[in-house]
Amino acid sequence: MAGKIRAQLLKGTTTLLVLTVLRDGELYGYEIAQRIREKSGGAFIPSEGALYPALHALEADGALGASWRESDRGPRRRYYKITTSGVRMLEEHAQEWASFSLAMGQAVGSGER
Amino acid sequence: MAGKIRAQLLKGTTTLLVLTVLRDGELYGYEIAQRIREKSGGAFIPSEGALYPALHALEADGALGASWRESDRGPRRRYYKITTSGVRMLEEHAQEWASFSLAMGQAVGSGER
DNA sequence: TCTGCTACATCGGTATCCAATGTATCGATA
DNA sequence: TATCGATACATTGGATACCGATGTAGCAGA
Repeated sequence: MAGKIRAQLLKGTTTLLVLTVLRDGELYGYEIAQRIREKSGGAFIPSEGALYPALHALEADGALGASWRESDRGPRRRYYKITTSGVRMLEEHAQEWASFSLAMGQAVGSGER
Repeated sequence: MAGKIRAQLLKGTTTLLVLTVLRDGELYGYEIAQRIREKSGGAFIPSEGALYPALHALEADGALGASWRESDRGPRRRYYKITTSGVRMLEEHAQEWASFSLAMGQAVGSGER
């Protein structure tokens, strides 16, 4: 199954994707997943079992600030906001991804010309 | 540590890298690692703890054929050769990587165009 | 004899994915 | 008013696959 390959490729990218969509503004969990889906052209939709632990870890690391807010319809939401330290982490992850994908493209020969 | 990010990004890429270098000819384990290092411009050097299990799994899956041969200097070597099924697997992995990295570049906005 | 390089191999620890399951709120509808 | 579906957050167990450390072994040169 091709999905199994992707599941492995995805490792480590959730953090980068989350930080990326939060750079543009405050969002709550469910919305973060939808935003990632949009930005990736439908290619990525983080599962809840991946997203929420990632958000908790980022919050514990001080990369994100969070607060509960009521919703007019449906249950309350936890809004996340990127911190200064989170921006730094984002830059580091983005740089890491850039050099990584460059080297991969070079190695598998799909990036030539 | 930036290396921790990379360790996660690497997941799932070892198979693709191994199959890629073996497409160009028969190689033994140690040599496979060196070839990957060259092809990636020194960015990737699979650790032995990642490489050998990957080779065993690919052989068990029928993607690789293998045989022992003596060396003039040093210990014997296990040579690996890609099979027809392995070539198919390579194409699948390469395609998966291409669409994955494209979607990532799009999502993080690091301009792959 | 000791060191270093080659060469294959395995182990434990860690990180992080997915699928499944659970709790809860609210609007619509039967 | 009972049920259903969508939203929303959360945790759990199982699987995968990385790294570093460790082990075995052959051979060359100091």
